[in-house]
Amino acid sequence: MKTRDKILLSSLELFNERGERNVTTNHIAAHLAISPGNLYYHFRNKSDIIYEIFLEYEKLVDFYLDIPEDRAMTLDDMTFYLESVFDGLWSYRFFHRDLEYLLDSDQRLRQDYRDFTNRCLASISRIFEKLAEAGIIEPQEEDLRSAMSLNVWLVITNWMAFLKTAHAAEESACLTLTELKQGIYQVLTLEIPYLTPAYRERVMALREKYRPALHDREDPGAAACK
Amino acid sequence: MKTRDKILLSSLELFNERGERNVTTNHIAAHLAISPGNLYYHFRNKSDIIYEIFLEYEKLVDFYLDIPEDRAMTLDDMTFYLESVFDGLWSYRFFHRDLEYLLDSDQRLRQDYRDFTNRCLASISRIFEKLAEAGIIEPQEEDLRSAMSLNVWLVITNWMAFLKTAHAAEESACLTLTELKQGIYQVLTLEIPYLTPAYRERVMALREKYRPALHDREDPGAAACK
DNA sequence: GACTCACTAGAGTATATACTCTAATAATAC
DNA sequence: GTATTATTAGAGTATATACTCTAGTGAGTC
Repeated sequence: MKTRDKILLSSLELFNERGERNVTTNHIAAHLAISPGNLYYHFRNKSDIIYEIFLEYEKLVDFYLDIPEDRAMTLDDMTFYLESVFDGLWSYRFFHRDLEYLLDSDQRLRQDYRDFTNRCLASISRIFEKLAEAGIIEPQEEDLRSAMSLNVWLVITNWMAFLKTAHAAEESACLTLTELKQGIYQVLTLEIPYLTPAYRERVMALREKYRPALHDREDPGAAACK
Repeated sequence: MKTRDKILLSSLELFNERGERNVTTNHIAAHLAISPGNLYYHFRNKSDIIYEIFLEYEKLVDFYLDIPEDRAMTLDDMTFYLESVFDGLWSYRFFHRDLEYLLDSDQRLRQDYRDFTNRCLASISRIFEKLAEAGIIEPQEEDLRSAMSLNVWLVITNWMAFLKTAHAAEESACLTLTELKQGIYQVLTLEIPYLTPAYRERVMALREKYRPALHDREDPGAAACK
């Protein structure tokens, strides 16, 4: 593997693990057993590394959220979207953590992220539209649909931050992909009132699969670590 | 005013304005025209300053979210809770921005914030319960109510971060309290499906007051700065 | 074998950051 | 007044951080 790619991979790994703020270019170089000079041969600065990682993330999510327009949407599609988005969120979880600082220090990223958000919101809204077309949820006016999409976005993008703070008593390493996906339970909660009678039971059953284990709620401190 | 209090006040101001990460203890001292030594006479370290600010924030929100148990809840109460919580969020807005890092570097804060979150979630859930008792929303099972409360919490605590990133093309100084309160529109969106017929119109009218101006959605870049 | 060029090592630098130390001054207690 | 305590200034320090500079190495080309 090329050094440049190794730098990106290691950076992502370290960022996710320790948070971007706690990872210096020297750490990255040391982790790869290369010299800082070598790192700076491949990237002008730390921001450039982060920007490239963002581009990967963006590409991944854009790929996941590509809505096929030639056929109706199914419940499986919806599940796939939710699962995929949370997968992506997990793989690039450092990103939303330090988002504001990152955007403050990189113009390009700021603009690109803004466009990215708008694309995601449009996709979520389109998904709602197609779910209505498929008779899974009741159709809603555009106004409400876009406000709902925004709420979905807020829940999705901040679910992990919530988990981290709720689990704050333990090691951060305790966070697992499974727990992260309990966010799906929260997203489906938003949909409940809009479900059609025909699909209500099926979606509720789906939601049940992601329900957080009881002890997570009543005594988060006692949760066992993986 | 005592130096100690001035330090807390200036710190909060600078943190809110530039983000905790971009504000050093030397900046704070310089801003107050006192020496760094003076600052460190009053506080052992930066974390201590942040912790004290958190205690103020916590006190404020706890005060706001004190639910009177001796009478029924009104729509005005609900409005008050929403307005107050967003006021608090605005006054201590640096806090949620760098939350994860802050919790990572301060044990006390981690534990206290966790308890704080749980208290807030309980309060939100209690508000829903009392809104149902007052006939404003339909009563819900506890399960659903707590999932809804969590969604409300996610929307509230992350509304500002969203605004910041959505407005990312402009100066961050553009963010106003008014815009922040459009978060109330989003929270009320969550309630819509649960409103009783008796109150539906009134709540929808209330929600309308917080609706974001059209241009904010369609062309955020063109929004005029205060 | 000379040359190029992508790549790498590693020492080095300017600056910043959190924090300390000493000495002095103002406020208060007795 | 004197002693004590609270407060402040300001120079200083150890460390970290992002990044630079110079001097290469090794693989391929002609």
